[in-house]
Amino acid sequence: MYPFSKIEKKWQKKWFSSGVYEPDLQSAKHPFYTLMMFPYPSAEGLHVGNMYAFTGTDIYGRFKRMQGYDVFEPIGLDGFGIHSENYAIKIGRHPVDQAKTSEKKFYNQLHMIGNGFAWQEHLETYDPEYYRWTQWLFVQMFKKGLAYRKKQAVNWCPSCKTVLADEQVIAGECERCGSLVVKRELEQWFFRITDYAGRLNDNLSKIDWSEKVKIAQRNWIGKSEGALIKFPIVDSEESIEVFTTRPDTLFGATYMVIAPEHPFVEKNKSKLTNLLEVNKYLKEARDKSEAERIEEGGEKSGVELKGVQAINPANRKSVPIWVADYVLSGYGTGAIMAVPAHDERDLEFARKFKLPIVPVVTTKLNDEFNATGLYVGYGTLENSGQFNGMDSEKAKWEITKFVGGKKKTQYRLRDWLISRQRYWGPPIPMIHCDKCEQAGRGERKDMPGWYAVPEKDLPVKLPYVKDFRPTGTDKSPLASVEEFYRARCPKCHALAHRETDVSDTFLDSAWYYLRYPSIKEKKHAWDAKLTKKWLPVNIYIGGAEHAVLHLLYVRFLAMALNDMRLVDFEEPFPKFRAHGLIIKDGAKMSKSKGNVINPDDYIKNFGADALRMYLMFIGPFEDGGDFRDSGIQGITRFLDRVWKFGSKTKFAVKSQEGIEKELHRTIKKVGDDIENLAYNTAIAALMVQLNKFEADPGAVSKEQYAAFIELLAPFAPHLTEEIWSKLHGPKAGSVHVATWPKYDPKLLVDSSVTVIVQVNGKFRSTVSVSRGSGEKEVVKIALADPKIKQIMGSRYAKKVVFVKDRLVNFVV
RNA sequence: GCCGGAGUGGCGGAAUGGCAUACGCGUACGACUCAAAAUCGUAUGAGGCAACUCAUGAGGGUUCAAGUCCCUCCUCCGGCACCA
Repeated sequence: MYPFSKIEKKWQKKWFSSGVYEPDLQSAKHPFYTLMMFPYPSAEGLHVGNMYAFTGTDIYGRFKRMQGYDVFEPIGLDGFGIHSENYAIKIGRHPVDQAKTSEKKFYNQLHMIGNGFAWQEHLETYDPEYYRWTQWLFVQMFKKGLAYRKKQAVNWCPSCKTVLADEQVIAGECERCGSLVVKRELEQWFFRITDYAGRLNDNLSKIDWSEKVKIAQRNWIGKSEGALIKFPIVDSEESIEVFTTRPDTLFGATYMVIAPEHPFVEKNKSKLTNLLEVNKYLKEARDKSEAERIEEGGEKSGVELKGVQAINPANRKSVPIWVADYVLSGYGTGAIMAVPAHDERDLEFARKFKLPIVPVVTTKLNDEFNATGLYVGYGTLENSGQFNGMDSEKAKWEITKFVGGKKKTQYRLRDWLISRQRYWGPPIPMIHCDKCEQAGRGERKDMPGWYAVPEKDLPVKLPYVKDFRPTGTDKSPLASVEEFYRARCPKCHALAHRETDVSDTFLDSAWYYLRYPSIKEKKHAWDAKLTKKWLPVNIYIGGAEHAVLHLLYVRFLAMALNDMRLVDFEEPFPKFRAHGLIIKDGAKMSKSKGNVINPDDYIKNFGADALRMYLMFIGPFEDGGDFRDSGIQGITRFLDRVWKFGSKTKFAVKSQEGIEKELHRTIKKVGDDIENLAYNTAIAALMVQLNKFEADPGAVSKEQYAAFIELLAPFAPHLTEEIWSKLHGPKAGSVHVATWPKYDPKLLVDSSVTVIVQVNGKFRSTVSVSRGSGEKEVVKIALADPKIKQIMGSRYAKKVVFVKDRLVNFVV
């Protein structure tokens, strides 16, 4: 066994002191910014899944560095936030103290895995020098009208005791702790991400991202094209506007449904003849949790607003108005026209409450009826007055025009709720002044009384408070710290009140990539010149679980900053790849299952290089795979053989052509594979190469072995560095800044090729012919092959399929 | 329900429409050893002495040729989920 432990420690030290992985940020000629999503520093330490992701990113970076790029691969910690805070609470330590412990442990481990990190530029989101700028960003968003307060029913996690953004609720459960989320009516800070829904959606087609992440974002943004149509109210000036994607079915709208929260209900209570019944329903709907709604599985409930009627603007017939919670207040106008003949939900509702069903679209094709016999596709209109016989697609806009409606693109995306009633985050840098509010003054007209903390006063430091635990009220623990919340109004200098909520962790991580190159910049969040030089990020890698969390927020913020002319790109990550998940025994690693793999033991027993390579060899990087102890043996054997080959073999003086050709094929294969993040097959190719070397060790030259070591260098950085220094002496410099070997395309092609011979499409034999041989010649050689001769017997080929240099197929 | 992705040896997995099972693990046998471990060598999809036949979730199809393309279905994983 090679002395990996000694070797790895030695080179980690040398790399760190020599700065081999530190690009010259100011004057680099070929900047290449490679980035992996920075981790939450859970105090349990680095998880083998983190290491997997980091290694995959590092290999790519090392490859690019050897290709001559000035690679920048920074690292930091996403240390603020509920995750870290919950852990601190659990073990009974203060988050500030725990952060220090976690940081040390995490960074130690990150040194051990052998990545080419630019350690000088590390950052931690809880560092006041960092969150000062997170707060500054909030202020910019506020000044541009992109941050605002509003009161509405929001997601509340009873266990984390804070509100959550929609993206942080996964199937009704808290993204962090898994508790069932309930609704609370609260006034909170939001970011106007919905203003960017269209761009967030449309830009997806321009960026090179893992397809599944793009699809997830598209689904989440939820673009749909339709129309807004007004339904007048009988004997009233009022009307109710609906959003529909099927205005062609307007003649079939036999009733309307509005959400329980729709203002029309409150406004018209005096007209209702069944007010008691309606009030009862409203109360029930309000008290129902998200979880209960999901549990009901779509069983419809509702109540008619008796005493009011609307008019279908297409046929002027009056239709009843119902209130039902299957219509959501937050989407569209919070009101729908119900067309039970062509919409499943409306049909279910109509059947339950015995409402009329009028089909208005028919089709000759018999293929788009669902199980209930309902026709949901497009076709030809009927029961639609003058539009009868018209095609649905055309009728959509004709009918919209006819009733004075307008085209509308609707998105499902909601605004990003930024406030958190927690301690461990950057305080939202806002001050509220009662006096100014009463006077109708404010920094923004639409938000009287509110002022951003002036830039010179940033950061608003998070105080070290004893009782940091979440309160469970709608206030953060900071709300009871008078020294913190007492402030002067920036405008009138009256005694005012600071905002005491902190911002969402996802705001910290929405801009960290901008800070890395500019970490030494003290006066601005980022340096304009450095940013222009290094951004956008060349390749970004991370988990697909962030498809609609981090990856959506970060794009949104970049677009907003682009609009403010603070950055000159819209998309921070033109190329993103989602890495796979490392599972254990078929299940996701989790502490509760007791199957979490800590890399430390494996590094101790097998070395970081072996663990790195094993992780990469499990399967395609974008798929992940199952971690099993036995697999690491194969890699250990391989690395050991590489080591032995170098120390034992007497190198050939002159390179031999066969081996040279083989090597050039490997150079091409490994390079191509790394470019595609196909690390598992790159490693397989290296193994094949070593097998060939070992088959004839005396024929391998020192240069050939050295080239092989270079190919291996991104995967096993320590071992290759050690071998490299032994091969070339101490003055040779690092293998990691050596030039990636080039292959000679001429050497990739052989003068003779193996051609497959088939009879009736079945493989029967192969023959060797010189490259480029014509059909006649190859057929002659193939027919002379004894095996083919025997199979063909006295038969003759009716047809011959010939593919040059590949195959010949005799059809008899 | 809708939208994705995937089903290949005992296992992880390879395969521009053209030699299925590369590479590795495991297993068996052999060498070395007093012995074991480690290491090295050989074999290893199934059936068959062999020629050969059958095998890429199931069933159809296109093609000289299908793991790969098309249709139907099954299973698993992921995302969204009353979004009008």
